[in-house]
Amino acid sequence: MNNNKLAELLFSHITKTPADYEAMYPGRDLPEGAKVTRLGPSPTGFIHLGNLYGAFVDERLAHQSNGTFYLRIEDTDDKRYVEGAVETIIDSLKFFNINFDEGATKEGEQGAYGPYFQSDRGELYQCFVKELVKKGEAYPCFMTEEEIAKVRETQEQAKENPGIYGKYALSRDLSLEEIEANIQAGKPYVVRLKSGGNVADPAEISVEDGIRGTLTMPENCQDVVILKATGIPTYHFAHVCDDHFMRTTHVVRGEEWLSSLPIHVELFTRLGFALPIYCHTAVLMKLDENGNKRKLSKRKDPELSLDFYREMGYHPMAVREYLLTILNSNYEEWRIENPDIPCESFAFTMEKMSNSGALFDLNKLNDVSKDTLINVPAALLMDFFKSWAKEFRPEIYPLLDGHEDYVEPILDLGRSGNKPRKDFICASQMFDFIRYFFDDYFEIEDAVPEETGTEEVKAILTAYLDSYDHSDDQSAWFDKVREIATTLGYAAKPKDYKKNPDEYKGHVGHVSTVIRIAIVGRSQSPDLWEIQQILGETRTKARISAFIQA
RNA sequence: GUCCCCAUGGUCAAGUGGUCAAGACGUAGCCCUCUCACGGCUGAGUCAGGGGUUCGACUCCCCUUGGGGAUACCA
Repeated sequence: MNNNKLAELLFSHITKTPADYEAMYPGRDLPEGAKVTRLGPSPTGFIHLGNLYGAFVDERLAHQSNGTFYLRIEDTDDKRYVEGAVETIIDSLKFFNINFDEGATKEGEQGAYGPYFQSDRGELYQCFVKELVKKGEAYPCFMTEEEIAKVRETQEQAKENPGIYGKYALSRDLSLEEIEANIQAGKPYVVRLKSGGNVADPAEISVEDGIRGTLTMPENCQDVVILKATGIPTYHFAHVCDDHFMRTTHVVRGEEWLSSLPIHVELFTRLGFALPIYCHTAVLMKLDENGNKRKLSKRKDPELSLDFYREMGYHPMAVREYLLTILNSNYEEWRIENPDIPCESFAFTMEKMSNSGALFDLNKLNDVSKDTLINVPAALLMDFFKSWAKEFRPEIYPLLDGHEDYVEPILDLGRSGNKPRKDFICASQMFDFIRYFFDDYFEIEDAVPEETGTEEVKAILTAYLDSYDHSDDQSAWFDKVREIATTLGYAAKPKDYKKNPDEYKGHVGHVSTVIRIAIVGRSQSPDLWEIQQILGETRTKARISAFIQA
């Protein structure tokens, strides 16, 4: 059969040659060792933690080596396109400080290796499909859905591998005349790779993975679809063409791609392209209802969408820190030794990446978050808190905006010194933690301790109010509390009370708890004296009076 | 079913033939202390099972088991 004739029959409109594209996209002019990575999301919906996890690897690899990190939109599946998804992807990643050097942007495309939307690259793909057809390594396939289903059924019964290959590839050896007739008849067709794999006895191939080391697997034997009936390539084919011509050096992707690696290897080989370095990352997992690990899915796990973290008010730096701790096992120790320097200074390596899927651990994130926020200066924390409130809690925003002088010290309360408080995890929790500072949100939440009883409360608070002097320093203030305690028959020190519980009604801690409840509404809080200083004399006294009257 | 990947405490993990099997989160107790946090100390808790190889296996090989993924004109 005349392959050139077939190629012209199928792709008469393609006039460019492979050499044209090689010239159009020359190798990148980058320093030695620079890595070129890419993120290739499909614009199907919302990006989740797993995507961010992978994006970090790409970003670090590229930027650590003075390379290039670009965004390519893989929109070859027209059925799944969601409006506005590209903007969402860019914004979400930007929020977490993942920035691209080239590719799709909100303002259009940037860079010399575009177009960066696969849907705009049809001509390039078809040129290379045509090339394969010319070499007799690809062919049009007219099999109908019914025929394919029937083949699968036969294969299942015979316990053979499913798929279109060898004798099951019904269109593999059609003559030019038959093909012409089919096309004349308007029959739809896809283009399949004519796999060179040995069906009966597949050879073993091995690939060096950047993360996993040597991978060995059987060669591909499947006549996979490379061009759909619509003329759009499948992911497999687009990946190979794009990563070659965009001069990607490292392909970072989830381990779910491992099993299609042989297909990609065959395609690279047949096209005469050099293989990039594949880096197959472990996938983030979560525990399902049955206690099994499960891959994070954006449909089933909305709480793990990036928006969840934004809504909860996790600081982007905290999420970064957490991801880095699970991405590189030596990061945590590095961080303990270097608490104050940016995470970009850490030497990220593929070797330190785990091969097994990590379970997402909210506990750990919270802990990392506390340590991260302690290093965020109050003014910046204020900004972060405000912008979170503006977007997610507009009703509290007016309490913050314009009241920075009041709120900032609240956020900074107890954070100085060598044993700083680590109260804050995320913005929503922050607000809950400090809301008693705002009269509209102040309420009595806890009961007074048994030791004082309700009758004693009045006596304590009246004495407290009488002796209250807003200008007292912290120790003078607490001396007075002790005095009230002893006068009323409470031990000045908890230890005294523990030694002789019968001699006292309780201890100074019980007395100060009463005061604390009156002022903050809760039995637990940071240092009361500092809280009073922030609240101011008027508000402090008013709350005590109100509690006495209640 | 077939193919591929993975396997150290509840979680994340160090470990590459000889270790009392690091560390972090969580958890229990204690200390500090007016509460809570912070910090400090102490404890409980792990090499999935079975065969080999070896003087010696968490470490190397095989099998089993378990988990994950792929098996699309989705990516």
